[in-house]
Amino acid sequence: MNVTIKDIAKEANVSYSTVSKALNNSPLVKEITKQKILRVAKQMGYEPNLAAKQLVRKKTEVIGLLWPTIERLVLATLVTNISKAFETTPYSMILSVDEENTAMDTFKKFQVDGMIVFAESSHTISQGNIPLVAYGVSRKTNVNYPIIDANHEKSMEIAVTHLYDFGHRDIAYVGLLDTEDALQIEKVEGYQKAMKKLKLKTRTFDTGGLNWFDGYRAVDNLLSDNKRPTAIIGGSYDISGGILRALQEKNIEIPKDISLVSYDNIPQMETMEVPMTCIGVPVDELAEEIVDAIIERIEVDEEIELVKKLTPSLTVRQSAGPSPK
Amino acid sequence: MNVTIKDIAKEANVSYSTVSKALNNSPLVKEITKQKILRVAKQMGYEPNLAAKQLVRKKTEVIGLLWPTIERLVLATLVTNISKAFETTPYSMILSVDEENTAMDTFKKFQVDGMIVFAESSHTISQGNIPLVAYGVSRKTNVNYPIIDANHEKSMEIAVTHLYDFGHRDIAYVGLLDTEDALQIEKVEGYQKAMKKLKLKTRTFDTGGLNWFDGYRAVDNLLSDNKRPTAIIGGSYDISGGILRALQEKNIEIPKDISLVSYDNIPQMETMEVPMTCIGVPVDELAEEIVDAIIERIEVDEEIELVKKLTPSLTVRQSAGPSPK
DNA sequence: TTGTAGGCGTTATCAC
DNA sequence: GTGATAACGCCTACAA
Repeated sequence: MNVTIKDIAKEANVSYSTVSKALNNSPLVKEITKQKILRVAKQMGYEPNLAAKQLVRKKTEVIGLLWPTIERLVLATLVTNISKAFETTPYSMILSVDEENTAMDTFKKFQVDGMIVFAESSHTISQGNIPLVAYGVSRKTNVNYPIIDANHEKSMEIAVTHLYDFGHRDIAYVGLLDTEDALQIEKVEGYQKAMKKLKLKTRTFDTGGLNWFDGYRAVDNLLSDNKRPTAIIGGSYDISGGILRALQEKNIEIPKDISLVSYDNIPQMETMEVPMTCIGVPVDELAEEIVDAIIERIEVDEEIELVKKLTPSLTVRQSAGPSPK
Repeated sequence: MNVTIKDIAKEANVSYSTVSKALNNSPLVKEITKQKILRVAKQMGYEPNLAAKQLVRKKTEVIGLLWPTIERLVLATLVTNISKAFETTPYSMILSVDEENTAMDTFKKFQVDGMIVFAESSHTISQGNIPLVAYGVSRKTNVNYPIIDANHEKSMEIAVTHLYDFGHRDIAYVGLLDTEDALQIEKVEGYQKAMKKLKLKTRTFDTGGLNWFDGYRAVDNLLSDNKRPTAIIGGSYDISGGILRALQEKNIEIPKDISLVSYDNIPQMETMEVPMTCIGVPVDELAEEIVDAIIERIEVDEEIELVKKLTPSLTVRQSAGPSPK
């Protein structure tokens, strides 16, 4: 049997409502009694009973994160960061890897106060008026929940400019081109727009996929072109990893021979074969924003802005440098 | 406000304790009233309040799965399968991707009835007498919780024999050799033992890692050897994927020129470039065993066997066939 | 400043 | 068979 506030009350010679107040840091209890109660509670190893609290409070302080597709490292990193971001809040997070409707049922059963989903899966979701926040590309217009997005156009502009300032004029983009995936499309288009602004000729190489090997293989095409670009923007962490490896194997030095900037701003970029200069919303920041958004959605009554485009930032490392020649 | 059993009682003209009984399928209530109550409940959209139930039952029927390192696909598949396996039980699963102690705190807060952890992380866990089941290599002896393991030695024996029966005599093992990782070690040793039994000479190639690329690269060494093996056993899903790709690129046909059998028995093996013959405990079976184990641990009083070695099975596909020559 | 009492939605133990 | 009623552990008016 666990220790309850009644046990503490007995031990501390107060009523259990006083204990309750003290434990909730109410100002209605004298500092000295509060201290005493807190001490006794800790000493007895008191752990509050969530169920009981929930029953009266009508709130669980639990957020459900729906994550049906465990795959890419970047997403995994984001999930981990979101989880971490919750630690500084009163909320806890539970994670479901189930198919959407199953997950929803679980979350309903747990009576979560809110949910986080990824935009791709959000349209199928019949949110039984549970507060919801989505992360991903915000193209749908008929939604009534906030979407946290990143400004991909801005990302590419920053990346291109960074390379431009290093003297690069021949900057290629290597990523997944032939796709319906809104995120990928936004990235290429952002690249093209940025290049146009600087009056540079675009060169894109299709990886045909998002895996490490797709980047690895794309380098062959890129090098068999008559003129080798002086800089490459890789479309994602995995792709850039493949590009980097392929270049290394061909004894092309980074950044001496070719500069490389990757999309995705995650800590793992630091520990790549060559520490990678990268662009994107830092994953910890992203996580923070998502967590803030759902909590705000839950706690604030007034409508909050529905689409929030986060500003990316450039993390400079060693993979990009002055243009050769 | 949600509908409660009292609302149902009023609507159905019975007392709420009768409703409770009917909802719990108690034999103490007449069939006809039960039907009526059930109908009314559904019609009113009744959803039981977990917190209230928990409060009196002292059981949450929730299992926590601790999964601190989101990375390899095989593990992700296992987690997904475990999650699915719980669907047929009264239990729900919550997943934590936090660092161990943080996760433990969360689980304690939720008052989970039991926990599942992976063996590597289990030693740091101070299980506050919460029932626990670990999955992984069972080398530690001083544990007091069940460990679900797979018989890796048996796996390798089956794989080698399968190839032997196809006429192969020169069978190489490609995997991570130079490591402290018990699982990897058991696999190579199993291979060596099986080869010895058949009086075949062993050939091992170290991948130096567990990633796709490590397998890809290992093929170079393997082929630069003067005599090419007629069959390869790949140490894991990722490694075998790399091996397969590398062989394809060298126009070596599978299984005509070289046979390939992979460790890890997950459905994804089916959809590889060449459908992969593989060996290991099928992941759905594994998940089932883990789920059964934790539930048994929770519900059964008597001590259950501490280490359970699961029997692997061979899934025959197209990547392995008769030996050339 | 502290204590009393009622209630949150269920289950379970009794009477009827 | 069915219906009161007392828990479960906690919060929160309201009373003292």
